[in-house]
Amino acid sequence: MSSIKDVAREAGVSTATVSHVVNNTRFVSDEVRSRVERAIEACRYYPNAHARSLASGNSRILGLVISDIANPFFPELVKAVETAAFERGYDVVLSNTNYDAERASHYVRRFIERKVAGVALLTSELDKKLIEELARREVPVVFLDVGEAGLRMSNLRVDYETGIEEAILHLVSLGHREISFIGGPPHLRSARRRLEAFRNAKQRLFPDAADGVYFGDFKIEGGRRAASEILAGGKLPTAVMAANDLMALGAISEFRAAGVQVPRDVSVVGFDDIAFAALSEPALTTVNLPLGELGKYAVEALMETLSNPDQQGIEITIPTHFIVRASTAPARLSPDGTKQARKAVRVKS
Amino acid sequence: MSSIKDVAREAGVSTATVSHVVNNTRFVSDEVRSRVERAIEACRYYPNAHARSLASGNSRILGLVISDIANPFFPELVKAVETAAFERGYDVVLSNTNYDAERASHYVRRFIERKVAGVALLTSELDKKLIEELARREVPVVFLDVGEAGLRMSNLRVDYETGIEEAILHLVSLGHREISFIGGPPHLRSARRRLEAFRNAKQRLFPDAADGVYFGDFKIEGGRRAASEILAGGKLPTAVMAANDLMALGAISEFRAAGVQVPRDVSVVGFDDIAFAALSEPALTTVNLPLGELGKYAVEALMETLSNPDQQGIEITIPTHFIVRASTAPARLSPDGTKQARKAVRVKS
DNA sequence: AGGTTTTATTGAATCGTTAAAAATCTAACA
DNA sequence: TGTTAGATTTTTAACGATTCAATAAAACCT
Repeated sequence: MSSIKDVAREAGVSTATVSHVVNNTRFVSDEVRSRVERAIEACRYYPNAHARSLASGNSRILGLVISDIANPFFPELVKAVETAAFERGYDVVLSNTNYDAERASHYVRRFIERKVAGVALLTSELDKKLIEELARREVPVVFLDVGEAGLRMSNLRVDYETGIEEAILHLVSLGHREISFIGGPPHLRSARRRLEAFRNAKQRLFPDAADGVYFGDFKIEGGRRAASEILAGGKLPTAVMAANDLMALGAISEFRAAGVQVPRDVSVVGFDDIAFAALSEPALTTVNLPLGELGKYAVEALMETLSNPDQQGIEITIPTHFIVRASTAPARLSPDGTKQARKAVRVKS
Repeated sequence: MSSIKDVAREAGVSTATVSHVVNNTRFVSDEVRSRVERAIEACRYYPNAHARSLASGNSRILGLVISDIANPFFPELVKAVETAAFERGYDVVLSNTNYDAERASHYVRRFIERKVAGVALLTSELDKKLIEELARREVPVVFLDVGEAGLRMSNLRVDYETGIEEAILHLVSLGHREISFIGGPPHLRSARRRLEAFRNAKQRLFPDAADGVYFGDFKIEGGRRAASEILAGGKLPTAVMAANDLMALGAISEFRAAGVQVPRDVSVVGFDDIAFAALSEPALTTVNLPLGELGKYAVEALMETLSNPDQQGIEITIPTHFIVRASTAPARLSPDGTKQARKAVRVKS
């Protein structure tokens, strides 16, 4: 197809002038400008992005690394990042790591080769080496909930504490005293942060309550397994909080299958407030993490570093807030009270 | 950072040799090769993808256009596309149109500028002009369910008929005779194809049944609205099929809110088999559309055209199959029989 | 040994743009 | 009328690879 040279010839000007018309980077007289514009039309000229990036050293691509787009936590986040990037004229290259650090490395390497303008590492599994490499290549980076901001590295810090504390206070106000927690895989930082927030809040209220922590995989199945461990453990807690909605939903499904009704027999609270939380039966009481905001801020942080290279990245705190729906209810009376879990009814799934 | 020249100097060879080592594109003696490899390490050389694309005219980027990543139909599709692309060394640029044709055009234009190796247009809102432009620029394209394959244009044709027919036969075998349909927005081709498949199957079985078609927006809310129209219509059908799971779920939620129980009072069937279909309460009976396959084939079709440019694209048929879960049950007796819808109980949402 | 192949490597053009420096043109001023 | 400052446009050199034609060296024949 036709290049800038063809356009220049057609318009009877130099390629520099065409470039300036296309990019609005210098004044060009009206007469010449319109001649160039006509030539662009005539040649159906589309600038070649690679040549452009090569010459200017700036690609207008953002790399987005997430763990698993099929996990309902991510789509809204991706959407927000994509929207914010689009508005600023950036394209987003999506990297789905599948929780595989090696794949993440591979992608980051490709990002560097593509000279991406910035990388949003919105995932937990990432390697020190990777980050060093990004730093060495002077690529702006924004993390989710990982360490402090650094040179050209911003951080989105989720305020887990507030939402989780609100959730626990809500449960306490409903009379719950035995609250278990289903955590995520402990090797993921976000899982650790959530668990920590839970423990802190619980410790404050019940300094000597049992720990009651189980672990899942952040997926539905993990929630199911954790719930069946809880069921097997004998004495049922009156409430269960899960580190994410998926596990909460899995737990509810397992409880139901065992004839334990939610919220009558046990209250369940989730975290994230994914789209389906409002639609499940019962609608899930949970903590809202504003994924849209998160995505928007991720891009903003990157843009910030782009306009101030050689500077410290920024630190943004993302608020969370508690949302009451239908999966929590007043605690059932204690085991020796009158109300007990009814006889188990197997519900076919 | 260091370029191929630095590596060449360091290794005492020409840039051509370095290039051949990096790309394995010609034989290089072991001695020279290892010298080059050592130099690459020493310089921490990462090839510049833009220079590469410019020189070779091939970008190893795939453009993926979808309507809305937040619609649970898409994540799995995106994941499959991304995975297949990754395996072949391609990066995926994600374009979320938000059902906006103009935004789609904008993106396609960018794709052309980036000289993408191919575009997967897995969405319904697309403009004739766009497609002409892609054809003119000789970009391989794969469509979802749009027209025939053409020069460098492949088509993934979903076999809606089979799955929908199975669904209807299932309903009929349960004694259902009045089956309504909640269609998608009629301006979307996929919505029309689904509706058509439904009408054909129904016509065949009940040549003179009432049409009973309502329209939604492919989202939960549209399902709710359609359900309330159905409720307002007086005589309730014994079964409702929706053009996608989201609307089926919305309809169930609306029915429940009105005290109409699913599947006792009305059976509901969805389409797509999104991840949450299995998890909803009741678990949704639906038609499975293998999104993973679809994504995989999309990339395969593109690769096919890449290795045979100047040829007709390929046509792939994607099968669908019916899945029974818990949202369908034998038809309740006709309105003048003994069993009637119980008194309406408002359920708080 | 002389000529012909084969093998391994290099030199230089090229891809399509940007951007810094140079050139040209215009109008104003003394 | 010559000089000059300012405005506009052109020239030219990167940017960092790939790739083809050319060359040098080694191997193979009679």
